[in-house]
Amino acid sequence: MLDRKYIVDNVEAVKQNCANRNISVDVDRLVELELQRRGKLQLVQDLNTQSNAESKKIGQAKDSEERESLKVSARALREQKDAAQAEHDVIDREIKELQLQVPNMAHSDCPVGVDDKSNLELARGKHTCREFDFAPLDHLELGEKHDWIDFEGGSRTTGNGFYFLKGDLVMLDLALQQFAMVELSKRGFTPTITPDLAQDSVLEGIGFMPRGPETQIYSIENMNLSLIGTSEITLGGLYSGKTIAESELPIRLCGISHCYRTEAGAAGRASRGLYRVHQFTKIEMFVFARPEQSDAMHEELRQIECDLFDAIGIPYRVVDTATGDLGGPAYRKYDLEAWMPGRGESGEWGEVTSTSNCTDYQSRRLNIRYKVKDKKGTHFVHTLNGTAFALSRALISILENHQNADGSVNVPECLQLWVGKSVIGQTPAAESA
RNA sequence: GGAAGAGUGGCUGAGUGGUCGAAAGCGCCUGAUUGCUAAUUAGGUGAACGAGUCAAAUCGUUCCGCAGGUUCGAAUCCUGUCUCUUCCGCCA
Repeated sequence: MLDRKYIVDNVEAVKQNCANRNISVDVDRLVELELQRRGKLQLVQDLNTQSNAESKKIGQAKDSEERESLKVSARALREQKDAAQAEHDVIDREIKELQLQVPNMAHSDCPVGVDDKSNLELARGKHTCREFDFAPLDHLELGEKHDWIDFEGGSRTTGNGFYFLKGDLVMLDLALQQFAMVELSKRGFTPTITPDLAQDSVLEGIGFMPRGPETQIYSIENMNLSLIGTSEITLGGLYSGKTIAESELPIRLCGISHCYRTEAGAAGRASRGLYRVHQFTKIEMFVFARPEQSDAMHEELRQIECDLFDAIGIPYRVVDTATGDLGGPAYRKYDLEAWMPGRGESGEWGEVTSTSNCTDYQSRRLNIRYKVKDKKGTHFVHTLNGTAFALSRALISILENHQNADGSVNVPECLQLWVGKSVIGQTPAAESA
């Protein structure tokens, strides 16, 4: 959420930003209400001052007659105060509602455009898209062939969109997790296993709407808990309400959790197989930084994502997300899109990671501050997040890019230690050869 | 899951209706002093919001887990809720 003072002082910029992001919010109304509210607040405080002073006199009153007469006037003052406070609160609630709709400001370098058509390709990975001398299978066909992925069993036990992973694909999944955690801890990230559930207030702080009609979130009946859609939620929530010493920043965390998404309304061939599922595992990077660090931190996260996908030999492109395609909390967002040969007619780019700089948008809601030693006051930290591996999609990219004509799949060298094999899905004869 | 107890400032901890933003100690900061890797001593030391200022100073409001309530007035009484501790039960 943006600071009200900032909105009032930068009305035109905020309005332009809303337009760029294709979000309509009545900013003028918000500003008008906020100015009204400030006046009311002053009134409330004045009345409270008087009311407090009157109450104090009662304690020092000489006799009960004086006491009684003071009580009457003090009660009247309090009632006036309560009335003014109630008016203030009505205005405040309306402002808050509007304020929550205002998206974060966008980075000045963000491509401007109302949707993803304006996204800008910034770079390509180290590996080029492979030319196949056979007809490549998609990950579902490969998964069925080797009994690696069982959607039928998933829907029988749980429901449509759930799946079982089996056999060597599980080993590959775990290897990716292990590899990412090792790489990230080398780079100063603290490995973190988070809860898979979080309180609704934390979800809201991060920018998710847990209970609305179009929610992406599964929630628990009769409790204020929901299944998390990403460990960004729990990692951000970990510091909610805290004031961090400046010297501790930046704080780099890498979380592993299951992620749950209802995916209401998403369907179609582009969502086939593991691409869009209700549950997957994700390794997520999360950083708390000082404001002046956050741009550089964002580049660092992007570079790590590139390094990880370079390491597993996947061709990808880096996309700078256009204003209209940014989520509400993001100031700037980069996506890595991996080449998926089995996607669409003859291969397509598919989003595998996403890294956002949310500046102080989340920390303001979650009340996460930092303090500079020996200086008065506190400031909001900047928060950033980035995907290391979303396992389901990383698996798609490996299966489809590293498949062989016989349906076996080469294991990237950096993962072989944990998989225990250099090729998976070979016939027993080939394996012993 | 059952029972009992507790949640106060950076930390320990006092405070059961009015001068409490809150004793005391520790820590930290500033100064003094003794020439010795420290002791002694004086003073200072929370945050948010609003007003004010070039910036300060200053003033006001709020904050004693959280949310409500009672009252002229609440850290203190009442209700709900969360968390922690101990004991019991259950259990991978």
